[in-house]
Amino acid sequence: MPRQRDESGESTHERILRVAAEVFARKGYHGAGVAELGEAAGLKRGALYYHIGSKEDLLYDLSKRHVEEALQRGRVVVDSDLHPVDKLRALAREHVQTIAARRDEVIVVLREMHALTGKRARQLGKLRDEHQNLFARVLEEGVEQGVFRSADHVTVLGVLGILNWSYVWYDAEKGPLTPDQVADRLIDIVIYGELASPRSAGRNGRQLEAPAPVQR
Amino acid sequence: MPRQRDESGESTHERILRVAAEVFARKGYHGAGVAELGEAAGLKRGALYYHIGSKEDLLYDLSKRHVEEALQRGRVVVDSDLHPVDKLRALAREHVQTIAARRDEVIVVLREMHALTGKRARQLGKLRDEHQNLFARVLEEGVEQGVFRSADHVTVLGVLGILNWSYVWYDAEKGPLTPDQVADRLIDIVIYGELASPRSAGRNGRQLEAPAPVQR
DNA sequence: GCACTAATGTACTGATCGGTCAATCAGGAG
DNA sequence: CTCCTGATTGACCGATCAGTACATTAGTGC
Repeated sequence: MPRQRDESGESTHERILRVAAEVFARKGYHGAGVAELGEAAGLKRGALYYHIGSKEDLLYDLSKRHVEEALQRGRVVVDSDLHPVDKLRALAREHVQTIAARRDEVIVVLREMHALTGKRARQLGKLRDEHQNLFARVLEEGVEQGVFRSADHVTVLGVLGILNWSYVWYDAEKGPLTPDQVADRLIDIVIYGELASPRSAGRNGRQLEAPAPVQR
Repeated sequence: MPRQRDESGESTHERILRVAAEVFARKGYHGAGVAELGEAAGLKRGALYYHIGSKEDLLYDLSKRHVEEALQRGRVVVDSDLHPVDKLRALAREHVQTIAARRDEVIVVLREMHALTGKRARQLGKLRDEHQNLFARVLEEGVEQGVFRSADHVTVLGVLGILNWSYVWYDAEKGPLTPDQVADRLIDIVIYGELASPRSAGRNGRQLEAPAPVQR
């Protein structure tokens, strides 16, 4: 095996996955042709198929690797002994950092997930659920310690949603905010809410107290 | 013009838009062929092209109509004289109701937006921005009246994100929660935060007060 | 030089892509 | 009946689709 890796130490397969993320993010899975994927990697179709099994393999391998790595980083945070508030913040920072640093992959995972079929779709769905459970566990810990109000399904998906949605609008290279600043701002909303202090905001006898905790 | 409309009063063009939303939502814009779109509407390719200009026209018309209608419903809420908290809640309910009732269209608008090209993409982007501004205006009103803490860009997109993300997971026919219940739960997070009362949660001298308001 | 293998390009498959076209059909108006 | 118009069909366009087969190149160990 002569030159499996180029001067930067990246194998052809790794290069293909990297450029495929960019192409899939820009044109969509079905919108990108195999010839286009090869061209982006500097290969003709025939050579490309020497390195990959199929176009769907590309999408699956790319997505699986991304989610597994995010899962691994998230587990380190969840397994730490931080205070629930700090743990939620750390997990959110990790999440937005990933979105900022590997936006192409995030776009593909979140937007083209449904292009996977059969067993592949199920396996990636399981990985995605595991990652979602990281947030559920942090919230549950908080509820047990009397720090958070609720950890029900909708709350977990709400937290995940407010963070995930940043993949649509956050461009780390354009915006003035760092990933950590964005994560902090979003998680502040979730933790403290947008309501100003009842002292200054209450008027007309309006009820501005927080609602009762939600049942799990 | 004999039978432009069938017995239910739906024109062929309207029927095409309706079934196209379902097909695009299931297979994606690039993943669905025009033959498949026609078949879903009970037409051959040739007949389909008698009613539409192009495949992209279909996506554009479908998306434009959806966003314009959502925009119109949202404006009614924003132009009302509700208290900012109630107005935000009403806007959120309207939003989740739309997601629940016309999920196919929402999926297409949010997921296949990027398949539009040129002027079409720009025009729809403008409409989307107008809809986003509804949330910005409600938050700004709240800040002016001392009710909300901030109305900066990230806050607006955070609120929009926590609501929008429900299009990924909320199935009105499966879940036990009504759209209004989901919207209320999500908007409670935004308004009050997930932090339990500082009285019961504070410990070790931990700072559990809300952070300072964010600058616009 | 020789043999081996990783890697690549070229050429091909059958199918489908979005879109167009002329011919035709169905039904109401005169 | 004739004429008109809305609606539909099926054939056809060139291009591209994902995937395969095979010969060729390039580099290594001997």
